[in-house]
Amino acid sequence: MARSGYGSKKKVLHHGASQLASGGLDDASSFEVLGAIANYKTGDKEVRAGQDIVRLGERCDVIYALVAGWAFLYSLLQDGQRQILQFALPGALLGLDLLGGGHATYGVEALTDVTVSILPQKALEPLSRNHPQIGLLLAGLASRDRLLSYDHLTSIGRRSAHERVAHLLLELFVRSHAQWPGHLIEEMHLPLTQEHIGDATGLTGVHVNRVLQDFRREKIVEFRYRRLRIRDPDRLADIANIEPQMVRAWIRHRQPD
Amino acid sequence: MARSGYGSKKKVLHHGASQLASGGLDDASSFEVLGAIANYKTGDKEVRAGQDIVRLGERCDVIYALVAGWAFLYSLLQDGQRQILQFALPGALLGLDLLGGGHATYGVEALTDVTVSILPQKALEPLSRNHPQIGLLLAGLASRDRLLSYDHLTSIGRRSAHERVAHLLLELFVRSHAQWPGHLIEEMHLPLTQEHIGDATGLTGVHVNRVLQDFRREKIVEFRYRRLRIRDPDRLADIANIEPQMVRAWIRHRQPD
DNA sequence: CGGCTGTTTGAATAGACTCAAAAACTGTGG
DNA sequence: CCACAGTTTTTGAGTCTATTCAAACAGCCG
Repeated sequence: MARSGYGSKKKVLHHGASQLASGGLDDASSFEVLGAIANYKTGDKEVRAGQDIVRLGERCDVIYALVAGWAFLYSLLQDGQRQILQFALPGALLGLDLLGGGHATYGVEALTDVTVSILPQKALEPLSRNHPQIGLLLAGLASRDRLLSYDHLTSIGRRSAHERVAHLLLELFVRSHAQWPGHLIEEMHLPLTQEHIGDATGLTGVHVNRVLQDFRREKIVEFRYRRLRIRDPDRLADIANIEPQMVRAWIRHRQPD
Repeated sequence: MARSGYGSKKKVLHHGASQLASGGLDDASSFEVLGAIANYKTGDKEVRAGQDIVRLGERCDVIYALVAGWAFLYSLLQDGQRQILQFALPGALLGLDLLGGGHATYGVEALTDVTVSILPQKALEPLSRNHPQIGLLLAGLASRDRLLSYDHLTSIGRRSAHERVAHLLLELFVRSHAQWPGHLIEEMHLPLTQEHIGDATGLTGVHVNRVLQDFRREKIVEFRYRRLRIRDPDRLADIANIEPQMVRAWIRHRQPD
């Protein structure tokens, strides 16, 4: 699909930046849920980077709340190809929808060493009885995930490789910075390999590499060895063709305004 | 990615067919919600085929319950490309997540003439207070949508054109038959153009056409003018590489077993 | 210093796209 | 029942983006 140039939106990242000022964590309202959950959880669990938190196809009747670290949801095809469905940052609830007889339809792997709280799925009913607002909150969380997923769908389905990669980097950048607002804005730790980026964007690792080289050459982004450095935010947002709407969804779940 | 042959799963469709025997409508548990909603809705609305139910970017503070007809969720890029995010069958709730200041981040268009019930978003709070179980039900609905979306992501991100098209046809076939179990199983009405299929699978209409011709030539599926005829279900399921897990998610929302 | 994981490079290939035009089908109204 | 306008499908040729396969290179850790 031949596109003339990359797009035309300006200053989107600054929209984002101003949003960031309001603080708040990724999946912000999930912390309300987490608070209520505290009494119902049966314990914590540590998982090493690279290990599965939820194994694919495994019977699973608990929900995990990601307390610390990064993880990602993925599905596998029988020929071994992997599709990364979503990246989870602290505050995310994992395994909410392992319906279909309780067997996980997708896996969750720890990207860094992580800590999760364990909540039996059975606890949901009493939990929601005692905290009437929690059902709607959970619905909101799931809806927000759905929205992110729709965004990825659009990206993978209709955008060029360059756009997809830019889009993903920007999303991760914004979401992660919503968590640690204090950190340096130009450079951040991003615990991914190029292969991960490929699996998330529906591209080959090799091709992701070539795209990243283009970005580096054009002094837009430098991504090397788990370190992301955004040198020209506007240009990147331009390429990624972000809607300010979506930036808001990245940052927080419910919009008070 | 060169794949040898198409896959190897057998009889998946029959799994599905046996599931169908249990009856039930698409988004089955949404009917529980719909029941409770009845008292809160402010009216019904008819929308003609091809018209928007929710216009993209429009401020929108109501939820629609799709009572009759087909619709689809879509997003648009500024160059005019469209990505279809999901097909909605009767029983679906539309517009649950128009957060971000209440502006729709995606549009919903009627595929056939449809009827929707209108529920003000404000009504959710009191509704969930009076029906404590409804929050979790909504969360379940949203989770199920998320699951479908993940499935599409995997499809678009990692599968070949043939696989994607087969996958979509099979999904629509199964979901639609879960609604009208009585109907003839080999042939059904599918109110789509090849362009729609393209927009849903991340392909060009032209290329979808060539894929469909292959299927026709191989006597697997015939799709012409809104009529879908599955001539070799096993072969199709084989190509689509369906997991039985997912078939269950297509059919109903909560699995009692 | 290996060994491992991750990145980079090159050349050849292929799957899907573009553009454009023709054909087939549908529904409508005379 | 036919003609017409508007969709939708079909076809062909040429192009291009992203892939494959393979090998070399670089950084990291014990």
